[in-house]
Amino acid sequence: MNKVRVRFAPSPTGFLHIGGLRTALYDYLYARHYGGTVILRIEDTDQNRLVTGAVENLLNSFHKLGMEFDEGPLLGGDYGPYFQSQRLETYHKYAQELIEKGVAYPCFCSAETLDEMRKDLQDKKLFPKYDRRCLQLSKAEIDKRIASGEKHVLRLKMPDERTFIINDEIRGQIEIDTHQLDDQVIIKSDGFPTYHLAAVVDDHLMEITHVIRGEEWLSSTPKHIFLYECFGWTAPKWVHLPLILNPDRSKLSKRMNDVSVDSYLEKGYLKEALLNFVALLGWHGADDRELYTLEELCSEFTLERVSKAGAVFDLAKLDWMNGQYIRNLPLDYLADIVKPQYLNAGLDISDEVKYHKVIEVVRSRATLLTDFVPCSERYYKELDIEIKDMELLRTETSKGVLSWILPHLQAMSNPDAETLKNLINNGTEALALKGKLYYTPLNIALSYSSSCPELHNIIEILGIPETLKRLHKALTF
RNA sequence: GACCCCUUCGUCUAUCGGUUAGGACUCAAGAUUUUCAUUCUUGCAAGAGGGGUUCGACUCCCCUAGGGGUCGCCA
Repeated sequence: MNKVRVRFAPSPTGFLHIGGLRTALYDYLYARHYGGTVILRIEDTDQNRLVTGAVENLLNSFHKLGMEFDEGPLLGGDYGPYFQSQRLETYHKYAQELIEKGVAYPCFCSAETLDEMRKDLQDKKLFPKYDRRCLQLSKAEIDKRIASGEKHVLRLKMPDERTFIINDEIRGQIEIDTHQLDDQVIIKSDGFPTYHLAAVVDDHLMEITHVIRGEEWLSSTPKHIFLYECFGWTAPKWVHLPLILNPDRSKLSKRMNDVSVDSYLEKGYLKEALLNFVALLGWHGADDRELYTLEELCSEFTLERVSKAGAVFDLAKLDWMNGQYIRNLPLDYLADIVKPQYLNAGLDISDEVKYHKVIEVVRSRATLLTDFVPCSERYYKELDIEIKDMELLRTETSKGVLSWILPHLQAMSNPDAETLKNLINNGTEALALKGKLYYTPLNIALSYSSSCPELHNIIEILGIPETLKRLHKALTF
C-alpha cells in the first residue's frame, strides 16, 4: 500500500469551526497513525465568498491546537502551490483535456434561464437537472460566441444510463444512478474551477490516497469518480464522515450558535479537552476509555472504529471533560496557561509559591479556564462582603469565634496543613459550636464569602500575617 | 418531492449471532462528618416498529416509520 497522504481542504470563508476541526483531526490522526502525510489545501475558488484573514485565522487556530500539517500554505511542500487560486492554469489544462475527450462542453445559459428551467422541471416533478440545450450548439456557433467574448461555463457531460458504485471505507458499497446527477459546472464563467474539478485534479496531483470529508459530499461523489475515469486516474479511497449535529439533530452549521474553535478556546476550554472531545464525536476506542492525549489518539485511531450515524455536540460533556483536564494536567502547565488572565485582571502573582497554591485550590472547582480569576481574587485583594454576611459577622457568636482563633494563629509562624486542621477542629470543641455557626464567620472573614474552599487551604495561601490582618478587620465590623 | 445515508439509555457510545445489553456525560440519592466544588458509591435510563433467516438476533435480510444529507457558476 502506498504511503498515506490525506488532506484537509477548507474554503477560507470564515473561522475554523467544530465540524471542520473534526474532519481535520481525523485527517491528522489517520495520517499520524499510519506514518503518512497531512496536507492543508486552501480551496479558495469562490471569489464571492472570500474572507480576508480567513487563512491566517485557520492557520492560527491549528497552531493554537498544536496540530501541525506536513504540507500547506507557509509550510510549502513538493506538491504546491496549496492555494487553488494559484493553480488556475492546471485546472484549465485538464478542463481542455475533458473537452477534447468529449466529456465537457461549454454552456452559455444565464442564471435566469437556468432558474426558469429548474423551476419548470420541478413543477413537472422532474429532477431539476440541466437540459443540455447548449450541447446542441454547433462547433461553429460555439467558436463564434466564445470569440465574441460571451460569458460561459464548462459543464461535465455525465453519462446517461449508469449506476455509479462508491466503495466508502465507512459505509461500504453505495450505488447512485446517473438520473440523479446533473451536468455539473466544472469551470465557472469567471474562469475559476468549481470544487468538483479542482478537488479531483488536486487530489490526484497531490497523490492523495484517502479523501476524508463530511457526509454531505456523498451524493456528489459519482461526479468525482467519473472525472477520475475520464482522466484515466485511479481514484483515492473514499471516507465519508458522519455529520456533527446540533441538539435538534440538524447539521451543525456556522449559523446556529457559536461553533468557532477560537470561541471555545476563548471561553476557557483547553485544547486538550476540545481535541479529545471532538475526536470522540464519531469515533470510539476499543475499550471504555474516554480520556486521550493527542499522541494517544494518533496511536489508537483507525477508520474501522468511526461510526456511521451523526453525533450531537453535547456541551455538558465537553464541560465535564474540560474539568477533568483542568484537574489532571500538570500544575505548572496549567499555571502558565492561566497566568495572562491573572495579569490582565491586575492581580499581583509575583509570589510564585502562593500562586501555585492558589491554582491548586482553585482547579478543583473549575470547569473553565475563565473560572480561575474570579475564584482567586479573594486571595489577592479585599472584596465586598454581602450585607447578610456582614450582619452575621457582627453577632456575638461570630466575634467569639474570630477572637478565639486569633491568638492561636498569632502564635504560629508557618503552620502546615495538619496543624491548621487540628487547630480549626479544636475550636469547635473549645467553643462548643459546630457547623455553620462556627465555620461561616471564619469563611467570611478570610475569604469574603460564606462559601469557600477548606479553611486550612485559605490560611495556607494567605499566610499568617494576612490571615491575622483579615481577622482583625472582621472584628471591627 | 426525488435520490442517498443513518437508527442501542435524553446525549456520546461498547457489542462484530449466544451478555443480567457494558461505559461515560446529564439527572437523583448517599458518603467524604461547615458551605461550594472535587472525589467515591449507588440509582434512573436503550436495541424505532413489523416481518423473515437461524437452535438462537441489538447484531444478517426485507418492509415501514423517523431523522439527516444532497439536489447551485458554494464548498
